[in-house]
Amino acid sequence: MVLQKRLEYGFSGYQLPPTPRAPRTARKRALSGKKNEDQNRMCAFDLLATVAGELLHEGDKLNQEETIKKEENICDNKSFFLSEIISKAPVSDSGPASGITVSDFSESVPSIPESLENCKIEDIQINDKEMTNEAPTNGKPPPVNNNLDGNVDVVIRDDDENSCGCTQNNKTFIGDRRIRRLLASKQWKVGPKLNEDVYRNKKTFYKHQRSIRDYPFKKRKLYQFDHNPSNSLEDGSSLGPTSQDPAFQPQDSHVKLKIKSFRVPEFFIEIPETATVSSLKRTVMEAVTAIFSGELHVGVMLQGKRIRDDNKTLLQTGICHDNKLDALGFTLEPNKLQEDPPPGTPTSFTRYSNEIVTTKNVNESDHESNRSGLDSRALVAVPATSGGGGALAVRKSKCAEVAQRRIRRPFSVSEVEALVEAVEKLGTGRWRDVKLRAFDDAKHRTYVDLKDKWKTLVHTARISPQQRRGEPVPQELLDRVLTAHGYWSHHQAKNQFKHQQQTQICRLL
DNA sequence: TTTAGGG
DNA sequence: CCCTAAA
Repeated sequence: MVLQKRLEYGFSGYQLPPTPRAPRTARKRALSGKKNEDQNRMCAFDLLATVAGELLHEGDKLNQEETIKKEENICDNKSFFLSEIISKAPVSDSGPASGITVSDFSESVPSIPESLENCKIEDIQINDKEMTNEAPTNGKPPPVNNNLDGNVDVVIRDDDENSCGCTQNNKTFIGDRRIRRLLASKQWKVGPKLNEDVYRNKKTFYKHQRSIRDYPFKKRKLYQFDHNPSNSLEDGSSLGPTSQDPAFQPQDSHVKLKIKSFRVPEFFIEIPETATVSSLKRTVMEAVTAIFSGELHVGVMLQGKRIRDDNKTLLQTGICHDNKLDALGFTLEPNKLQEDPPPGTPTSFTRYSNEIVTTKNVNESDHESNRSGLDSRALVAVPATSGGGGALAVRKSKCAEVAQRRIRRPFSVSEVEALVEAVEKLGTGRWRDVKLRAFDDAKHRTYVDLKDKWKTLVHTARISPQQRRGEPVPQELLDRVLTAHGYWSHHQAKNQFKHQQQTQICRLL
């Protein structure tokens, strides 16, 4: 609702903070939400180092050195993210964010088909192809953090905003290798009920999207359109045009796309330790499949803009142009546009952007020497220029450069109104106060964000309505923006001085 | 940490 | 949104 409001500018409209402000260092860290972010940006290397450390502690004397060596290699050029699985405390401790929960089937432990029974532990690997040769040689299984009821809660997640895997909330993130060890250490049995529950809980699962986070499936294959599509689901080659594509000609240049980092929402699985590994695999697969085949669809972004016309050829969209390959990205989005979430509600869906790698595949004859000296197939990781953030541009050679750009979260009209109202009252130089006053509960809105938004609002208000983009802001609000901006830019210095004075006085008293 | 501005 | 000099 937009309230028609008459402003009375002047000092009477200026509002002092409710209480004298303590020295900055002592102020409440209301904006500390972000302070852990950097820590969260632990790179794969760190993760793997942690894994290695854990393995050491767990007394796996057998392949200790080899293990470490392997883990390190992973982080080398051939590096990619391994599955992260958390062995964590009972569900009751896991808070409200329990997504898929498969449980309570210890009572029904049907016989397992032999073919499944014989599944090897390493089959659980999702994408760690380079390690599949490893046999599960676990003489002594590592300790597992079990539920009291004998269930093992397996959580796959990539926690929080920009992290790529780390230790957080007392949950241990462990690598794929550990997974196998962990799994091998327990005999898990599970029956058909498991899958039923997965589907039964599908609704519940999506209801918990708020808690869903990204889970990186790093793929390292180079996908070509003319690949055998038989394994398309696995290797992503289905992304390419097929022979049915009218634009497809034998002579066509092909574009090679590689999904470097595929993300699926975080999900939770609870499974008894008596379940089999194959059951676990099925469960994970069910969940992942549901994610991809259900509520999500793929969006294609090019240079930050969404490609809406599905019928255009890659050539027409410009995807094939060398200079634009840097800016191609995919997003996973909900099929149906969700209603505007209330301010502060994370729109987790839009976060599922993929970091992809593209290369131009010129015709064999074409000179591949453009990249002077470099293999033209050299992979370049690019940010997923999705409607919302992707990974920062990263050269794949460096493990550390995995920091992600925050997701883009357009301000809703109601947020804009709250911002305008706060600025009207507080002025344009007290963004921390604006934050506290109007966005205290919106963790993802920092005072810098608010300042930035105000900046764009002023700009928006000044340009013609035709040039504006995004969700239209009511003209009434824009008028207020200009009015307030004009007023405060004129009075800022004076009032700021006044404010400082009063603060000083309060401090002295 | 917060502000202020450029990128 | 990011980055960062300055305060």
